[in-house]
Amino acid sequence: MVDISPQRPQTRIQRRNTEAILEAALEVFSAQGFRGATLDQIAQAAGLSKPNLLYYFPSKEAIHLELLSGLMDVWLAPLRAMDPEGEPRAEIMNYMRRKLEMSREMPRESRLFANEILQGAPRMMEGIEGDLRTLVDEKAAVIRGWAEAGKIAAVDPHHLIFSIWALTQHYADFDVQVRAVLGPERDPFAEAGQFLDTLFERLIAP
Amino acid sequence: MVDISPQRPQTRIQRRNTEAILEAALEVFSAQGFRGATLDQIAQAAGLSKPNLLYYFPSKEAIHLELLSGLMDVWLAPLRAMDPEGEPRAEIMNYMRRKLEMSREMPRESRLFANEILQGAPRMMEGIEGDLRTLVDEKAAVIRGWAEAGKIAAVDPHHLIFSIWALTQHYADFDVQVRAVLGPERDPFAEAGQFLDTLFERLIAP
DNA sequence: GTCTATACTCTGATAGAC
DNA sequence: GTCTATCAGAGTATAGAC
Repeated sequence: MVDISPQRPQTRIQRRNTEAILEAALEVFSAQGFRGATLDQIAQAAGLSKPNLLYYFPSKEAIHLELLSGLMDVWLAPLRAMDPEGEPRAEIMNYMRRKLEMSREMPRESRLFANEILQGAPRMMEGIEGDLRTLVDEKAAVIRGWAEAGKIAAVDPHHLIFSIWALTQHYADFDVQVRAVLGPERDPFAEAGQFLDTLFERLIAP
Repeated sequence: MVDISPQRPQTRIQRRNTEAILEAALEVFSAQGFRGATLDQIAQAAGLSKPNLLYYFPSKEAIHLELLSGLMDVWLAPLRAMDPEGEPRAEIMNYMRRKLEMSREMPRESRLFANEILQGAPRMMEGIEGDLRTLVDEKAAVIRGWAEAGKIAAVDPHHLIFSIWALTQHYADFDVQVRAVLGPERDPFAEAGQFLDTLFERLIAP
């Protein structure tokens, strides 16, 4: 799980309970959405009583917000790590691979995010229009530079980034569908690694 | 909106109200998810009282189910239309374009579907494991044949289909994020048309 | 810090008049 | 067919004992 607020709790027991609540909340919110989740479910998953849960967080909304705000940074880290000085094709391929890795390692976080965006992002619009947009514009400019220098193919940089999001997050967000279609024998993420390597190699080759 | 059950109502007023309820329900369910939606919201959007709404449908679940079951066929129509006798590259490109068209014309239906899958598809697993999987396997076999005949590049047919879903549906499901990042001046779907043409041309070129 | 008990609101669904 | 009134249960949150 994402470590949201390492400096928050004072005592050991507080730290442990806060941690348990956020872990449980991630599990429940990502699977049910904000309104679909109940404090009962979260409390039970965290091994606490409902009032005790509300001793640590003032409201359901506060728990959700804590998860979301902590998630944004983690979510953007791979894109932030894309190095303007690096080798263009390797930087883009590595970004894609890190994103796919995140889908595999943190599918619940991906679904939490997806649930929120799907419903109009009522609780994180500011983050999207702020940090997210700024970072994407900055990296899009870098990618455009690479394209103009002939290092990669001339593709729209914003949509290149969208395509990386769409393709990698699909394997986390639509996991049940992917597995139902492929059947129990196949390994979605391993195959996705191969497939997406091919796809993006062909897309960005100059 | 999708015309779900044209033969259902008897009188004109019944037809009109049933239609209004399904239209309103699509609006609300797609934006809020199943549990997030309330009968009050749907009733208000349909211009009816809550008891009157429940005169036409026995329960909230029944309305949702009616939407979902009608949607599956519409959703699969473009893939079903892919012709094994057609020109391989054109067939795949046209499938992708029809899917993107559906994302633009029916974003609410796309989000209804996405909400359901994200939450584990509790109300449509049978459809996914049945009709959907059967159709995908059938078309994947066709695509595999094309690849083996050298008509298109050798890519995994299942993941090719997933990539079409992921990339086209992304523009409907994550619409608010796409627009927030691109800004108000740009036209996401027009640009996506260009970008995805390029992407899939390069991916499947032999 | 944690629990029991409970207040209060929202929501899905029904009864019954018109 | 449609409405007003209302019920029962779920769900968020608080009070107060320990």
